[in-house]
Amino acid sequence: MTRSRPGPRRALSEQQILDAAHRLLAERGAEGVSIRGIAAQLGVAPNAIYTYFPDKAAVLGALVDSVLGRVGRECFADPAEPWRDRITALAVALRTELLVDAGGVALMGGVPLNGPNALAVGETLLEVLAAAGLEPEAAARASYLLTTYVLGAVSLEVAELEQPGPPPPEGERVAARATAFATVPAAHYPRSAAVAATMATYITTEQFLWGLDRILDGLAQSGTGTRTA
Amino acid sequence: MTRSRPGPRRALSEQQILDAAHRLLAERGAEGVSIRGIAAQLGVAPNAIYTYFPDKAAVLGALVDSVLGRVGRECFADPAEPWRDRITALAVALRTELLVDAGGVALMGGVPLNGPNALAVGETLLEVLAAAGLEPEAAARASYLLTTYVLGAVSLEVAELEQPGPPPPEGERVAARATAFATVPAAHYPRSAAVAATMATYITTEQFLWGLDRILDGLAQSGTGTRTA
DNA sequence: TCCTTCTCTGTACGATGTACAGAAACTAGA
DNA sequence: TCTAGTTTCTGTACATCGTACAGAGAAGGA
Repeated sequence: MTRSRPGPRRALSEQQILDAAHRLLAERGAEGVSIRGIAAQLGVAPNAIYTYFPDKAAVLGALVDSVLGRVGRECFADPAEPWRDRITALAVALRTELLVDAGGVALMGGVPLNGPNALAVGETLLEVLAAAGLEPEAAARASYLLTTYVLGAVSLEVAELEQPGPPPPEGERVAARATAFATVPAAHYPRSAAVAATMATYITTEQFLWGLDRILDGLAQSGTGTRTA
Repeated sequence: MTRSRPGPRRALSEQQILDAAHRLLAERGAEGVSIRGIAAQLGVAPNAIYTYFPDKAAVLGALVDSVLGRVGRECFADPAEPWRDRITALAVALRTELLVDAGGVALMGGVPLNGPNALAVGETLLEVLAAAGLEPEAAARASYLLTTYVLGAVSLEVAELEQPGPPPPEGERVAARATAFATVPAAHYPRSAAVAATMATYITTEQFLWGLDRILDGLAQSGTGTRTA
């Protein structure tokens, strides 16, 4: 119950700023998210933003965390499902949201995933792993492994679409990668060139799922994990 | 044998520019790598750089690739060794070099890993996987999986050391993470808080190796891979 | 009413990437 | 040897960025 404080009423809110940042991100890509741009969208002087956030890094951090919040809210899968399915659902949702919504930002700014929503997602993950029968230590390590994989996948895909602007749909990305690989000199890199065509198609959700399955295989095999299904 | 061309002799070289960039990276961190900074180090006007590279992204790309070159040169492990050891050596070397040398740059700039040295490393990886008995398709997928993991690990660690400057040694990073985790509110995130102490220590080479082992387990188990050791 | 507190604006500084034009240096051909 | 052509670097300039500083104005508490 915060007492109403003196001074003029706030014309903005943290959420409005994040919404504007999000809009900018969708329209112009990660590079296009600037304090001045956000302020312009809100019809406000650039400095007004600094009333709500201490600096740009804070805005980006909150932006990424708000995206993670959406994932957390949508991914409370049924605890009755097999743990592999629950983890897969969480991982896919994370990748998708980060990729289309905040991928560039998450990495370009070196934004640490410290926010409350990031913690909540981590908590859910630990919960599922514990329910799968992993000891706390193994669960912690597994959670870090899975996080690493998701972030790496996002990071690789983001790094590949160099130009600014909104991220192209998956089909376009695959096509672009195929042509890029077609230029690999076979004389020097015979194996890379040989798998070029197939590799191009692997930069997709399907390859992500394949890798995830291998990781889950490894986790299930690692002793402390459950062995059923 | 390139014929000598007209015009004044070049005062610089691509390598000198990359060396200066590298020096700047080590001293001031990823944010400190600027065209103007590089030019200043070389005692040259900023625009002179544009004679050698079309834009900043090209400089960063070449910088990252040169770091990868060092990895490739140092990591032609003995083909007689077990494939797991060879892959582990390659992955560890990659992570180490990217982390201490070009981690921030590799991600902050969204630099695509397209350069010749990146291709060479990928080629080596495919070679080892083929030697391990994987079919070309499985090898391609496995190579992508491993790359993703390494990049994710680097990306996570880089994101955590927020401040600019040279990356602190691993011990300091672990300590910083321990204190950060100590502030996690146990009421809201019981599991995260419970594993805080141990998780802090996992952001290390050791956790990286643990995850890598799980992945290699999954690969070995996935049918097409070799089953021996 | 006055005083305090808060929010937003105007202005400004330093830094960045890089485009443009021009001067100087060098080679190749006459 | 002279000249024309080519290349390299410099000087200057512009747009953009994050953000620091001071101040105006609105709003509540006394």
